[in-house]
Amino acid sequence: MLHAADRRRTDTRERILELAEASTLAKGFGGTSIDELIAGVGITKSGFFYHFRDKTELAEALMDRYLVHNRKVISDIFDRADELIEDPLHGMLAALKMFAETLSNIPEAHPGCLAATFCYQDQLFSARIREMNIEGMLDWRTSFRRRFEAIVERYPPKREVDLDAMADSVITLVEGGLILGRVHQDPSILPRQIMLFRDFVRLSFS
Amino acid sequence: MLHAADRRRTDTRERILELAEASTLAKGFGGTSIDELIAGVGITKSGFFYHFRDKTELAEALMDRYLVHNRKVISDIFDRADELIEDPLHGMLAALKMFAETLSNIPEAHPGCLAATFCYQDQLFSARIREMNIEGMLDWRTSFRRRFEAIVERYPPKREVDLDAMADSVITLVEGGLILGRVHQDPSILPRQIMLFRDFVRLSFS
DNA sequence: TAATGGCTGCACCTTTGGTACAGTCATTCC
DNA sequence: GGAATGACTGTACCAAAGGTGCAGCCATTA
Repeated sequence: MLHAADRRRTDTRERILELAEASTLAKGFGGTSIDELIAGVGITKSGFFYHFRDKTELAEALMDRYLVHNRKVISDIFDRADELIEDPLHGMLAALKMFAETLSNIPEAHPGCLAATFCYQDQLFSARIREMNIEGMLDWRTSFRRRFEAIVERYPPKREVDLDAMADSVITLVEGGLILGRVHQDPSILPRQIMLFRDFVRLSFS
Repeated sequence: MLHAADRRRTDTRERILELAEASTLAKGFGGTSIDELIAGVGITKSGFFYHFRDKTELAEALMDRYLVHNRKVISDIFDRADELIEDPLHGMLAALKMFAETLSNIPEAHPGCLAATFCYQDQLFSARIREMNIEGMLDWRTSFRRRFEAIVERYPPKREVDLDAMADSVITLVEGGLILGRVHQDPSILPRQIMLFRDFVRLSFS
């Protein structure tokens, strides 16, 4: 029988994922070999395939972690903004500023690029990976969309605004900003894009 | 002696590049095998390695084509805008609209994601590839930066604007928008992001 | 006619991502 | 205390992908 407190549980799987994530963010998933992972964790190949049926299952597990982390990042920021500010517009402005600050502090580690990495090789992976990728991006879209709707209600804009596009803007800037930041080796690019979008939000609803 | 009109010149190399580009955009560079390319072009492995020392040299050649295409896209649009409009702000607004239209028409084929593909695996490639990637992105930055400076001069904004970030916005949105468009299977996402940025530009300088 | 460009053909090598399966050792259940 | 189970190890073997090295061949060109 298997229950939560089973002492036989080891942290090997977790350690594989940890190392795989770091390596994937640094070198891409394709550049991360199983041999490298088992050497790093100190197990054998059989040990690896005991935990993951194949490399695709490892990718799925990484995406799973990413989705969890993703949701936490979004909700943490909006929860904090809601705690501090009642007004939807000013809450959004505060949230965007906090988000930009968060990105400044952990520029390399953001797993957003996991989505991009998998996106550009998705033919190689399972449909599961693609679905998870969509799911993660929909999390952003719906969270922002709902809040922009609240803003529009209280601050009707002069010109019509493409709310769907606006809701997608942040994740678009994150994905693009991570690429630019990486290419230019400049972690300030992404937070500055977010702050620029914040200016746009302020201008749009005032 | 080798000169331009050498009749022995074949188009094999060009055909390899053509096929490799299409395959890379569809499946990623890692997912594009040499065997697949030589089968498609109808040559042998030796034939491939006659043209390219290794797969990295193929990647470099693809990036080369991308840079050329990249510059043409930028200059075509701004040239046309300059032709029609003298005012820097309205020229920019027109250019952005034309760009969004262009993206709507050729959503799949835009090679921007070549940069992203290579970016997320750049440790595997030569320093050349990374330099070419930087070069391509600087093309965007400098082109836009110059034009935003002209706009600021004629239309001094009320609040201070981060011109560097603004100059990077379009390529950031392109890279991010290609990812979202790919994940959601929705080619309208990118052009709409560009149109949203256009709104921001209009609002910022009026 | 000789040289050269643009290949072909063949042999062989390494790395990576597996598959298959038997054995081991510590813990836990009864 | 013995059986079952979880978490592995070890060994052997396989195919695909990315090469390397080299000899040869054929059409064009100097």
